[in-house]
Amino acid sequence: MKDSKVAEPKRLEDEGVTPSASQPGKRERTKQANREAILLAAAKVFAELGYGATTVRDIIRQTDLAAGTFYNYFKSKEEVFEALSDQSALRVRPRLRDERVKAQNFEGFIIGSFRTFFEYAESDRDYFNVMRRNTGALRVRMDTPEIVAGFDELEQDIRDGIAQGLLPDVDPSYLTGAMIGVAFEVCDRMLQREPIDVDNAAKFASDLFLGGLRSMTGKS
Amino acid sequence: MKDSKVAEPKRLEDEGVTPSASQPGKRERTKQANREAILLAAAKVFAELGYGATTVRDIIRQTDLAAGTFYNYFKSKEEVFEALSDQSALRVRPRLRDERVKAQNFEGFIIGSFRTFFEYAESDRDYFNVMRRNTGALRVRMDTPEIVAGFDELEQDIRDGIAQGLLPDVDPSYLTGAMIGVAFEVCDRMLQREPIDVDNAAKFASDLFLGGLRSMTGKS
Amino acid sequence: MKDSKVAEPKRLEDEGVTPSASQPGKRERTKQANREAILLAAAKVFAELGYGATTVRDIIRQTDLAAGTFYNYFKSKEEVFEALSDQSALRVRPRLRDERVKAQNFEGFIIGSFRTFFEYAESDRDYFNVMRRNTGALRVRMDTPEIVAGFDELEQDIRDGIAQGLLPDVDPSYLTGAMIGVAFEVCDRMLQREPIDVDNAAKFASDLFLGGLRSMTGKS
Amino acid sequence: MKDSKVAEPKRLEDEGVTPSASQPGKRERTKQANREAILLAAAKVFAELGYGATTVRDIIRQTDLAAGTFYNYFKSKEEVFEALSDQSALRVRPRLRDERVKAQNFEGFIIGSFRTFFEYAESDRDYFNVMRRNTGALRVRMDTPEIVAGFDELEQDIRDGIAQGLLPDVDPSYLTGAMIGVAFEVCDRMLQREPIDVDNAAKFASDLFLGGLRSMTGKS
DNA sequence: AATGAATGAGCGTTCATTCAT
DNA sequence: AATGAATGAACGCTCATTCAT
Repeated sequence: MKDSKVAEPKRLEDEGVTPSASQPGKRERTKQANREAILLAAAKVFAELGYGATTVRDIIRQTDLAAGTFYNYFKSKEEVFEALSDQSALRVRPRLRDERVKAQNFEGFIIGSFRTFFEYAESDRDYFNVMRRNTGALRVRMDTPEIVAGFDELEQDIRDGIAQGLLPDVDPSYLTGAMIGVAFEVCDRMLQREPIDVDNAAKFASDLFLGGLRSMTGKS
Repeated sequence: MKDSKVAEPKRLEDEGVTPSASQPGKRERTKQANREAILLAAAKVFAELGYGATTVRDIIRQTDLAAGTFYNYFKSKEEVFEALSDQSALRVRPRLRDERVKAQNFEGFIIGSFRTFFEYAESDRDYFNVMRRNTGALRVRMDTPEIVAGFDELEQDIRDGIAQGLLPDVDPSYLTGAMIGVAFEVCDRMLQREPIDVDNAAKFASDLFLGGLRSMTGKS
Repeated sequence: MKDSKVAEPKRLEDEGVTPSASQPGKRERTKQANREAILLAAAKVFAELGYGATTVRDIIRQTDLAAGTFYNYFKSKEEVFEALSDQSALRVRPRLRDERVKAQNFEGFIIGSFRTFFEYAESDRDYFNVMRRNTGALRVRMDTPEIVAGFDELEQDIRDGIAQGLLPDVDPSYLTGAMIGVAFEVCDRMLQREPIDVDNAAKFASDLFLGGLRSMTGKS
Repeated sequence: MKDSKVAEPKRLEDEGVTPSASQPGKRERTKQANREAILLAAAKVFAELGYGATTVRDIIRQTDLAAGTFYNYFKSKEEVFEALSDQSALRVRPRLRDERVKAQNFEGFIIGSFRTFFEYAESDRDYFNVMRRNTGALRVRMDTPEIVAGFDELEQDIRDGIAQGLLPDVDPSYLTGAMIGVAFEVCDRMLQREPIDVDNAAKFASDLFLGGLRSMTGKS
């Protein structure tokens, strides 16, 4: 029997967070706290199992709530995912937007975009991992969650940049894809290092996009 | 309120091949043909629903085989996925390897890699889509299926290239990530166009990596 | 293949009274008013979904009360049903009783009974429909709610009538059944017409019971 | 606490039929036998709890089958109900139809209808009870299950009879209702007696409809 | 009193998997 | 080999009911 297995360590049984039995009692838990607990648990499980394989019960198992309680907060895993997605994307999108708008030249555009994205990912790692592992699978399945809207927005800004002569006249769709691909992959690797060096990763991506490998000789 | 929904157009019903209700699926089949049929069905379903959301039943529903027959060929969806993954990676990996080995300089390395990958993706689109949509989710979950092995191999070659002075002295892990990210994303966009222009996409990726945006002014 | 479906138009959503979202249902209510509201809602839902398929939540959803409030008034849907049943039967039973007691002959007995029942049904249609649609299902399930007590009372009066020579010497149980069956079915049809003609329906039933079809030639 | 309870002896736990462990083994059970077992169990439970209150699990609990097996035979309780309804009504409807068609006069029409119905009910008591207890509740909910179609057919025949002068010129809808009401109620009482006397019940109903109470003096 | 969030049992249904044919 | 019915675990979800507020 081959050892190479697609792990999928079926259902995470609650080895869970059970947040310390010393707390006052379930009833005092505020609704807000429950909502947060569910979102947190969901982020964990989506990152671990992937959106498609995650079940609502996986999510609640990661909390200390009862099965039915989930439905006081969300109608389905889709809805938690969206909430997660929105709450998170809502935090980056404006920042990225600002960065691009205030860019004076294309160097600024590229550098600002990567740096902002990497800083965000570092600050919200849980959610970045959700996106990292699920955007591919989800792109086909979702109408326009915030994250995809963010991609479209990037592409539009690129088109505008090209039209205004700010960016060179390259294929805007390919450039968008390239930025997204590099951002996710480099970011993923960045987050696995210790210590995490956002500057370094951002510099790598920016240098690559601006001058290509030919321009990169030193330790970037 | 957003009206974006996570579609998840549950279960593809068999619009399938169901060969003729009069002979109840009894037609002469070779073992090899059955195996192929399952793999083909699986590729379709994995691409459509994502690996995580796919069930064994989804796969057999796409064939004209009976439920039990699946288990004569594979133990689980994981195993089909691996087989799919292996059979496919086995087709690209050697080609990519050859390309890199015969590269005289780093321009050749980059150009050859992208072009080969894009050509392959175009020729085996079904499977490319499986990977495209599932690698993110799977990377965490798989021990070392062929595809990941391919990534490692690329990274090793990059390290070698740097050691030999063939490639500039950049972060090899980041560069690997960047190539993978760009390859997948650009490829995805390339395949959505009509007609598909492999040359154009490969040129875009290569130019970007070699000289960066600063060097790209014309329609690449 | 038949395309007849068992509709069961699951759960009536509150198109209800929901008094004004700004004051969250806090409006001044007397205990009596709440009780009435629940009974009214229950009658509506029992008639719509049937007793068996109705849930406590269906009932409270039809009111502007909170879930827990229900239990300040009733222990279960059974109890509401009984209360409904009692309150209603309490309104007809004495009338029917009076009618029968004061009957001088069996023509009076029959005519008076049907007319009184039809008049009542017309005046309390909501509840009539509850009974109409649920007595069959309930007869087996209830110990002696008022409605069944009413049936027994009728049978007893019939027995007495026969004993006294007021009624012909027929099978009293069958006669009771026949009266009940005709009363419900004719009444149901009567209520679906526009305008509702109680006289006509009562005349039909009485004529049938008194002289049979042979005696009925004109438009009854 | 009142003793008058709406019994609803929650869920019949399998005191069941478990058809003798001596039989060869589950696998040899033919599909037909399973289908019959489900239909039989369903008839029992529908009669006991009422259609609305019955759950699919109540039905399978009455069999020795596993939960999932139900769905190899029926999609829902609606479907079992229809199958039950159809299989049963299909047995009476033609008989009733024949009886009416061959009626020479209205005495024959009435006598033949009641007798045939009562004979059928006696021969298929399980299903009669299902109908008896559920038609009221179901009439509103179903499009046209066989049973309701039977009612319509009766009404049409009555209309035809009136048009042809075979039946007196009475309200056809009321007459239909009256026949149905009497048939169900008298039949119900008939089946509770020991011994069951179909002739007697049929004579009662026929005499009532033909000549009314005035004509009924002897022990009918 | 009235509220409505929390609970966990139980529902309808689908699933992976087995195994007699 | 191939079949597909049977199984029972597990899923998504709703329910009756409780109880702190």
